[in-house]
Amino acid sequence: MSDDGRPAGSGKPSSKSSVKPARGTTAGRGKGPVSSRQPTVHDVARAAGVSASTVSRALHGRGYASPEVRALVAAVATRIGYVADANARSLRVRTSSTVGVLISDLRNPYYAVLAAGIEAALTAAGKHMVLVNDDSDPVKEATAVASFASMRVCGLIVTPVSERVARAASRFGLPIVCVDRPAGRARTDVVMADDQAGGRLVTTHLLEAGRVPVAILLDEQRWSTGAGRLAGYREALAAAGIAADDDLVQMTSWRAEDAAVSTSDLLARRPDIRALITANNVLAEGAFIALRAAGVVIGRDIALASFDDLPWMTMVDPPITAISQHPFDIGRRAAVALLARIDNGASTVVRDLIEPQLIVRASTGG
Amino acid sequence: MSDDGRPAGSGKPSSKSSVKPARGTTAGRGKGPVSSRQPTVHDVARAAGVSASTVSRALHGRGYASPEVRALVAAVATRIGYVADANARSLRVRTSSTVGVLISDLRNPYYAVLAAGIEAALTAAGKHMVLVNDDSDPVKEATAVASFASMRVCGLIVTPVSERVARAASRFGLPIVCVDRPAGRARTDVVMADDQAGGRLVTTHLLEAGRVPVAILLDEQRWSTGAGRLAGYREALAAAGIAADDDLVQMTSWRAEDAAVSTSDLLARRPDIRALITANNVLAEGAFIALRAAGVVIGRDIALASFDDLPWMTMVDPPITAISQHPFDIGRRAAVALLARIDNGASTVVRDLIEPQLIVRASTGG
DNA sequence: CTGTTAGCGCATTCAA
DNA sequence: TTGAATGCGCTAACAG
Repeated sequence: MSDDGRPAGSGKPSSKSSVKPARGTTAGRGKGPVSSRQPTVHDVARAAGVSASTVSRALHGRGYASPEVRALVAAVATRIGYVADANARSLRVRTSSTVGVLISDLRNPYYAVLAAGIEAALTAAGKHMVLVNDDSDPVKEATAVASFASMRVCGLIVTPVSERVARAASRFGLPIVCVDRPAGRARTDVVMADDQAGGRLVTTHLLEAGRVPVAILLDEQRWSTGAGRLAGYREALAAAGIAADDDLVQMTSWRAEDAAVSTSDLLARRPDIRALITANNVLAEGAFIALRAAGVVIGRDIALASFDDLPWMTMVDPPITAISQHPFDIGRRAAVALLARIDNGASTVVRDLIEPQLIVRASTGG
Repeated sequence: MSDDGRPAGSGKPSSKSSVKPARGTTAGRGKGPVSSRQPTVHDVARAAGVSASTVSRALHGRGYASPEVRALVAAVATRIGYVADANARSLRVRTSSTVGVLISDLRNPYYAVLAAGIEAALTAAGKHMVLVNDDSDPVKEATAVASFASMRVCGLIVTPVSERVARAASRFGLPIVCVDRPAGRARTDVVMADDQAGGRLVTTHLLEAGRVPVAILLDEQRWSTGAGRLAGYREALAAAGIAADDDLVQMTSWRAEDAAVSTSDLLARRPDIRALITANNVLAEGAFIALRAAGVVIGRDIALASFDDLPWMTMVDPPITAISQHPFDIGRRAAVALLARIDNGASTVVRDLIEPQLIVRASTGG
């Protein structure tokens, strides 16, 4: 029942009075309900009949303050709506409660879930996440790091695109943890999926199912996770005594459309392939579409398996075998690692490899 | 952080304050790679042989500064790695470059893309996005708003769960724009999809295809978009001269698993339905799975259409008819609206309804 | 055009 | 236990 009555299909100015200044508590006289200036410690101090420093101690109780004064100040503070200015506090204490998070592409569900994991852990620890999308652009990445430095964030969590982020971070004295992939050869904390293990896992699975030759579709081999996944793939082949064939390693871009085209190319070049591994969920979309368009029956003619497990992979026909990376957990642990580094100061470099999980479905089962 | 290891909590007087002005200011050959303290305007001033305020003017050129001095200061600043402290600046200028963004669920692709749109517009305008997930929890929402107030953000973009966010925001004097849905009856700027139009659009489409009766699956009718979509659905029925039947309105939760169960319930209760509308992408997942599990042939026995257009909807069999909400665009425009309100100050209340788009696919075509 | 002075709001010395 | 000073780093007033 549209309890709205009138959903105001077009702009319908409601003439209802906007002045509704919270029924005056007790003696609350004028007390401008809006604008003017936010109350400060001095306002609280005046209203409570104490000094500003006492207010500070009473609220963020570091120093001494008598219980009764403490209670009084707290009461007054909430009454007049005092909220401490985090900027001023940061300035004074040289401590920030915000961390800078740099993500490749928030529109990609994998990264979105990663960010959600980071946010959850950060918020739980009383920190805040400043999120910037860098579109895998080194320039945007550098700009963002400078912004973070300017904000005096207490740390950085980054899906690195350039090795230089690590240098920039240390130049600014910012703790940094890389997530999803390392920053080139830079020695920072990193928490990521064990891509090589994942590559081994899925390749071995395909080999054991007799799906030979098996091809792999990658969007990059340089900065991101492609190299590890490819290494695992090759390792599994070697372990099975199969010679590596670079013709089976198909490169493409990060876009699904390009992945589809590349898949078609691969298919035309190597009609003999019996299995295809895609390095992430976007590539899987393209490959799935291209295979179907080519009239190939997935699961029978060609097995398909992909990194990144997403809901749709269980919904298509056939359901797609996937290597689950647990992105939420990766994000969470990255945040925890950063918090530990912030608190404990420097310790040894953390390298947290999350074990991927192979979920076998019909796309490789039949 | 971790500069000294000791936050000077104990009585360690900083003896290098003015006596020892950092190492080799002029030469700067050392190029301190780490720690100590970030350079300040005074460091730049000393190195450039000018005063602090001149540095300030030269960099954030508000007042006058001669071209040569300006160039010199800029050069020195970059040489010694100076980056202005945004906290101090905010404190002084009473201006912030961060906006608080409150999102229901970053793991939901719809919200993720929404956030991506917000971020894009914000970053383009030189602002930064502090992102908090509230899981549709009013308590978390209130906490987050308090945090934002403490950070002195310059504005708020919110997918509201409680009407009180609007009051809280105005109490703190924070410009706020609601996105994806209004905050109850609060009169704030809001940019959202035209849910009612979407409901009309899809329902009319189904009716014209002769799919009667048509049911609708909703996760809520109160705070979110459900009411509008339901209203559009009813409007289309009325326009076609069909009596509303509340038995065809199936409520469920926001979880896909629950949506599946609810769909099964609906199917058992009303085996006569010929069409089902799901109010969002998550519900579509559940319904799709439940329908298939029930042995129903989608597109033949029952038409299925969903709000939110996602890639997987083109990949399943049959592809699913969808109402595209253009979430990236919604986010972008919400950010633009906020920026306008921040700059222009108060004007009239904006109500930006983005026109949804019906994308007909086989799930309702056959 | 530039330097000096004076705070923004807060937490922390030191005295009392 | 509390209050009076003292800056954190920066910029907007004023001189000069």
